[in-house]
Amino acid sequence: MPPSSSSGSVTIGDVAAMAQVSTATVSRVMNGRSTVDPGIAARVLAAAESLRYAPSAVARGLALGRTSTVGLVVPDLANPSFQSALRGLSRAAGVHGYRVLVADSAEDVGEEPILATEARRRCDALVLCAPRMPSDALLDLVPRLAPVVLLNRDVRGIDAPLLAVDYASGIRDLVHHLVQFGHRRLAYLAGPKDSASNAERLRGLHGLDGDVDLVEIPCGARFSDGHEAADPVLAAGVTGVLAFNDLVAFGLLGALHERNVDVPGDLSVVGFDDIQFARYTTPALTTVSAPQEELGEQAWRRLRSLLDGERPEHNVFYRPRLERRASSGPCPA
Amino acid sequence: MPPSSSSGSVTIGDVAAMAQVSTATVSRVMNGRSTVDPGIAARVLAAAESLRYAPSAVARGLALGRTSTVGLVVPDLANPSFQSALRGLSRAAGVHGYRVLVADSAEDVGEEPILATEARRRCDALVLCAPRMPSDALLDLVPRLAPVVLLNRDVRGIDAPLLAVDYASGIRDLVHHLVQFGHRRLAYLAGPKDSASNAERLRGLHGLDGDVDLVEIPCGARFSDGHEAADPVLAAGVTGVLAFNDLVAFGLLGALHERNVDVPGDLSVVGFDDIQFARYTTPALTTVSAPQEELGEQAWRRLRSLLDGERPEHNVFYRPRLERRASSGPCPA
DNA sequence: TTGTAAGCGTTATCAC
DNA sequence: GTGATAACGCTTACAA
Repeated sequence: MPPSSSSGSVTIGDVAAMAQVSTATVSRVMNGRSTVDPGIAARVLAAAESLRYAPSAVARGLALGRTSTVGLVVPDLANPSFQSALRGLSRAAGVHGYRVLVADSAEDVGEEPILATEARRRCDALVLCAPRMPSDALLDLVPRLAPVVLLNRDVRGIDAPLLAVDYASGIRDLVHHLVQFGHRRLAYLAGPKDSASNAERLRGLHGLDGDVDLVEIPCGARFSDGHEAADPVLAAGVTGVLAFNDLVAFGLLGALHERNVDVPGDLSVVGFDDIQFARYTTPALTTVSAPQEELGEQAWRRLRSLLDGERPEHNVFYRPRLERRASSGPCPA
Repeated sequence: MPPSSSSGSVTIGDVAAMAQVSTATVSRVMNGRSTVDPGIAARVLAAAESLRYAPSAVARGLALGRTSTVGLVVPDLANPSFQSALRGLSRAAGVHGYRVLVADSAEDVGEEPILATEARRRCDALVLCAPRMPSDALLDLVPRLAPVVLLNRDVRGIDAPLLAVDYASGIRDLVHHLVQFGHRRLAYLAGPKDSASNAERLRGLHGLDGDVDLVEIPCGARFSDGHEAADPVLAAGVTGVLAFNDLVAFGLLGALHERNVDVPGDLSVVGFDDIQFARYTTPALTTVSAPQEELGEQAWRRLRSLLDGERPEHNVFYRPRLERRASSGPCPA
């Protein structure tokens, strides 16, 4: 049965006409609002069913001033960390009838403010993950985005809930782990130069015990970066390597394997993040775990408070937890 | 400068008032529509800027009958295949100003029709990935979801564009690969019993050459399933194992390593999908590659055609490509 | 309990 | 070139 109205899809008016009631009543029935005569309600439901009526979310959104959608802005959907955060956010929000709109900036930092603003317009709130955006750009942008929560980006003066991994602490734990194994000459495969999470790791690396010798090797955040870093690493004459993240560590492990370097016999390698795959490689990767999915969930909680006009919970810094696996071991004699 | 209207955010009316023009003119300026007097346009822009005006996407959506949003329904955001599809879709759609709304059914097949319907309402179109939904449910659901494109689900009688990986062909290539290495006794670690992609693989496995002996071992689609399958695999007395997917293969490899089983010396293991990590494990995983990101991109092209009232391009079946790596080798004597 | 009608913020069709 | 004004589809006082 085609809709009576001329428009492409059936509207509340079509249902009202068929059930011989006003649109207000249909609206009430569809939303289980107030008290509606059971007989009429049944008639409306029947009409809606036979017409295959589905309320327009857009019209509802306009009338209610609420879209039940939150946005997530990330620099790269291929990164397992952001995937985890997305999943946590999506599942938590879904419980409350909210959906997530994703915006992938494809690492284009310059476009991020526009992207975020545009994404924000379509949603009720935003989760912003922008590790590369300059602090002053964030300072300018974030207030316009409210309600918004930040992921892994601690900028003094920004008034938005923050959920973050304590990168500095994590990297220190990894250093400590290697030192306990007797390592003294270490290399750090640095992440993107302009990334805040790299800066945090570097901060954790500063002022180490005097007996640790650390060399920083420019690298990146991806498999291929780690893979290409093998020669510089070997040239550096170190016995332990801290990779920017697990991806980089995997890339390095692959290249070392090709060169017949024994891990951890000749060289210990540790990662960062504890992505799903870290425990299943050979050797399994020693790393620190960062609960990105939990960050996504907690981001939803903050968002929800903000949307409800409540005071959001405290900001949280997750202390990464050392996951001792097979890729690290005693310093070779 | 606070908005003059009583509402929480600044509207087109506020801008019009400030620039002393009608809302129609503001709208025209904001959309670069028709010809507007340069002087007036400048005034409007200035007012918009100083008021920090951002058009309401919801109101635009209602007026235009278009949200510039497409939905993606997947059973599990933790699965790398769906992540890739999401990324491909998101990036392709983003080029045209469309965003992606994700709906993760958390493997709850029963909820999928509701979820998909609800997601569809908020969008202009949908990409549906539902490997576990029964065919008749799909036949009933898909027509109500139009415009919609299906991923990896070939159901006779459904009139929607389809992009799919030819699982049957892929698994046969893997068998052939192992046979060439001299293997005759093989095991297949089956995926979820009710999944269409598992059924397709089984279809590819039927009617193999008579000299191949294949045993099917119930398993699953995740790491842990593969990990737990190690003992049944060893008990089966086979020399080659085809895992449902790469995740399962990794789980198995890990468990075999714990048991000191040499791969591929004692046992060859192959996966399916060629996820990002497959080449970086030790041993690197022999598998077949399925271009999930490409599926996402192509899904967008089909969606776009549908939205433009054009005839979408042909359905495509991607033939998986064998990726020979180190986890498979000659049959032990 | 039900209906009328006024928004919600934009766009688009007209006149001017 | 610009401005009223009627949609767009729904919700919600306010009346009845």
